[in-house]
Amino acid sequence: MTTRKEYIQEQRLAKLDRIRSRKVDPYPSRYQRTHQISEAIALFEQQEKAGIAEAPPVTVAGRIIASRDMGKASFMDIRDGSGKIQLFFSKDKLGEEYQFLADLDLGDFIGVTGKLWRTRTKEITVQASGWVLLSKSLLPLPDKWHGLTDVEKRYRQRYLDLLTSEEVRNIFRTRSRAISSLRRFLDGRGFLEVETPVLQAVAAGAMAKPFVTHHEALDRDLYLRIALELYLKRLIIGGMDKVYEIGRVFRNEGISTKHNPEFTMLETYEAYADYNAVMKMVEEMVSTVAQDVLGAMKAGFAGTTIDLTPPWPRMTLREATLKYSGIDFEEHPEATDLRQQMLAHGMAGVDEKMSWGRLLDQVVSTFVEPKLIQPTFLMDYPVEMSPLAKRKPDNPKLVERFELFVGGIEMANSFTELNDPMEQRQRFLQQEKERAAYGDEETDRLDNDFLLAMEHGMPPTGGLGVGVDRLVMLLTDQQSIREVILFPQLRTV
RNA sequence: GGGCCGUUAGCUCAGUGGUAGAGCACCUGACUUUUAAUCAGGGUGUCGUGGGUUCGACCCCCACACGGCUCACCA
Repeated sequence: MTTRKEYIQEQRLAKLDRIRSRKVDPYPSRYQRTHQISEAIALFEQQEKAGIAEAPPVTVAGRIIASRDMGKASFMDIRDGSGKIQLFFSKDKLGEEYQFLADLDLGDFIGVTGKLWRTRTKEITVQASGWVLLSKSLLPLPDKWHGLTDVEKRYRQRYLDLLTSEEVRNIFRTRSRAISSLRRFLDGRGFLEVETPVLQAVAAGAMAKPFVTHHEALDRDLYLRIALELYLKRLIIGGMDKVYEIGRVFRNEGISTKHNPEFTMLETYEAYADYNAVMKMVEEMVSTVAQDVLGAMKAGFAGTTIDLTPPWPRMTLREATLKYSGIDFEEHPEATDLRQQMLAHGMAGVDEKMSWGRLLDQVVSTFVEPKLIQPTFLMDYPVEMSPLAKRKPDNPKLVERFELFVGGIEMANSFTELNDPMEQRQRFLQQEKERAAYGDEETDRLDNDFLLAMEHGMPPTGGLGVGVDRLVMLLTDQQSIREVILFPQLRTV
């Protein structure tokens, strides 16, 4: 039985045989090009501007993405990483070599030498004086006009998606530029970029369920990090006053348009700063990145325009929940009481087995977060929700913490870091108690080694975590995190 | 995990309880300035998988797989 795909492949294999029978290597080891395609085009435009009639020959290489055969002359479009250019082949110029073009297919890579000129339709074109096959493709590319629309295929075979979609290529170009811009911003402020362990004995520093793995030689379980936090704080303790890390963290949780099991986090820690200073820095950082990447402080997102010009409004969590849900959490300090309020305000699916902090988190995500479209800082969270943050001096029930919301999505989380080792131990123990009481695997974990570090003395510090993927979603107007991650997690088939 | 929707040619998509369709791609031929080239001809399919109903299933039913959206979960 011959499937259509096999039929196409047989034809390509036959071409491969013909090519080899001419003693041509279809996969040569090297090829010397003189210009990237965009460079060749720039060169020609420059010379044209200067009035130089005859452009020097160039040698370019790329993948054939279109072919228009005219009999004794033909056109092809090739693309490399920098752009695309048209090629012109004619029989009177190439002689016998011309007929071998018949063994080329869309998808093959070729190298071409020739001089540049404009066709009568004004397109800059390489007039081939010689060409060489650089790599033969054996499978057809997706439809040149429609590209790939099957989302599953787009993610599983991202290379095809990238090949056929300029938009997708641009998303990942923007992602790269945004990350460079983040680094530039922080480097410029004297932050030191560091790398900390991915494999950890205790996965602490956030409320999330970790992935477990096993180290054979040590014969012990290790966890993939769920946050960068506790190791970066160890560095603050070690006297690195300003540090940051951009790295992958892993959370063994559900997949959604806003969650991928592995995602990229930026965390910064600055000694002698507090959350107010960090807030200011975040505004500047995000608006600077937007300016760098978009050339503007405004971003179109989900059909609205988001204005990132600082300063951004600040609201306490209490104000926000009162305003958007009508619930004043300070009046309901017990879990049963708060749960009742939530039910009274029409919330469904309020789990019996949730702690007060988790319940309040529900209120915030249901009523408050969706309303925070323009960039907004929510400040001053209850201590129950924030085991690593320092209490407010004037209200010990609250901590100096903020979260940044843009487009209804949480982008960043920050606090004035708790640096009292005795209290930190108590907070960890409280978390452990809650885990026991509620059986919640996401409750933060006690990290003795981290406490040991803190007991040696930790300066007052402002810390920050930014969801880089989500920031890229904002900058590229994408509603799904999978669109900004090259290879998002999918079930293996 | 629940609900809804989807899965047909390499790609994009139509389709009917009774022989499986189009465009692009591909193959053959024509063509020396094309731009989704054009013109003439060609058809290369496990209709997601497995059951069931039926004289007959791509279509109807059930289960499963994968994906999307959504709720739950999750900062």
